[in-house]
Amino acid sequence: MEQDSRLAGTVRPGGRTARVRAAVLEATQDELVLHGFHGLSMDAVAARAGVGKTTVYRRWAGAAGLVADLMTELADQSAAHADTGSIEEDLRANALSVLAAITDERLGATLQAVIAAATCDKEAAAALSTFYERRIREWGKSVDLAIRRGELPEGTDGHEVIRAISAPLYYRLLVTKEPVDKATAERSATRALVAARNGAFID
Amino acid sequence: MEQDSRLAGTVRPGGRTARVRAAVLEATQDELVLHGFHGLSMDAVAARAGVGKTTVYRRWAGAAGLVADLMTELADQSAAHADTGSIEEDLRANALSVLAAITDERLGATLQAVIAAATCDKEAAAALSTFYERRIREWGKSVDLAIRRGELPEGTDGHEVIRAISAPLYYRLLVTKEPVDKATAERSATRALVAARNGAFID
DNA sequence: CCCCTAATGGGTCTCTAGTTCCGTTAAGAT
DNA sequence: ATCTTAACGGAACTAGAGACCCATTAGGGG
Repeated sequence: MEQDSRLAGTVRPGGRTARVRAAVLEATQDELVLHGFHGLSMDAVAARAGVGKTTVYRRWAGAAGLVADLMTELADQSAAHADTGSIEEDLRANALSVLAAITDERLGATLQAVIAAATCDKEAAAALSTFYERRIREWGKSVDLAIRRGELPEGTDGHEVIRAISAPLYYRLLVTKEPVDKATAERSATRALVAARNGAFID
Repeated sequence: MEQDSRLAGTVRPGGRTARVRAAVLEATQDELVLHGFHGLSMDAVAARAGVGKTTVYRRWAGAAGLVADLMTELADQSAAHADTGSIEEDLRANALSVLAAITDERLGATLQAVIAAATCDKEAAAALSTFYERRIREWGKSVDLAIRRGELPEGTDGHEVIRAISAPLYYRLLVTKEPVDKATAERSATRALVAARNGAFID
């Protein structure tokens, strides 16, 4: 059942194959917005994509494989870290980019689907893990620059600061189901900053 | 399809009914540990519980209803907040109790299942939300006591402090899939405390 | 202790997700 | 332009989840 759910590795990656892949991933997102991961059926995805369901089953391992591939695709589009010259502004920008991601209808539904898939599927878990590892490493640079500018104490763990900003937003989204708005995001950034300035993120 | 998934409201809550309910919820947890929410089938639960599957379908709306009921059940067992006289110790105790919950095989699997179910099911989402609302309110008292003792500044939002402690642990568990250990939990408590002492949780 | 009926359980039926088979289409090499 | 074969798609098939019917069991009131 080990299919290469990436385009890379296909023997004939010409126009049709690429078109089918794009249509299927697009349709997957539409279905996720409508029915969530639990209600995602390969059949519906194939129909919406205007593609034979045999094709979908051949190229992807299952519903979890679909969302895992989608996540891998999105990982390549993730943005570079902010560099405004002020750590306060950079962290604020980070919090707002997380907010934008989880409140966007398509992206938010996709993220929740991957997270749901990751609770039971190894492939989805790996895709998710890779995505955030990359994101945390990227935005950690903002913290490193701030340390060099003297805005934050030497030894501050940048990756942990970035995690600390996202964590409360995902916690609300996934666990307590409280609404996540701009004020929540900004508070999260501020709190992480205060803790960091006071040396709470030194190893 | 509106079934009363609680014992309350049943006309004849005698020995057998209670036994069936207990056996089914017990079996549900076993199945969750083995196969996760995605692989939870009413059929398997009924078989493991030694109960007719008709009975399970009659009393619970579906797989999501089962885990929602399980969560409601667990909500009644949640522990009271710590009161050691030191906010540092109380918050540490809170972080460790979260750690214990998510690392326990049965409880952890159940929590992840409810969280997965909540991404697509309203009932599960409500059960989850209620559980954490109660927990946050309960442990928020530790913070209120600390304010009265002068350990934390006046106006500190206790509920937010408690959320700030749990958030990084759930973030790792659900999103980044990094391991969650004792050191992680203690750091989380410390960081929230540092931020709180410096007024980051004043409204 | 006996009766009434709420509650359970076995058996069956249906419907849909997922699988397989094989003919058809179109990349892309020569 | 033409040929080879990777990739696609329609259709039939299988399995398992969930719904339903009706006979059986056991609370709990009288």
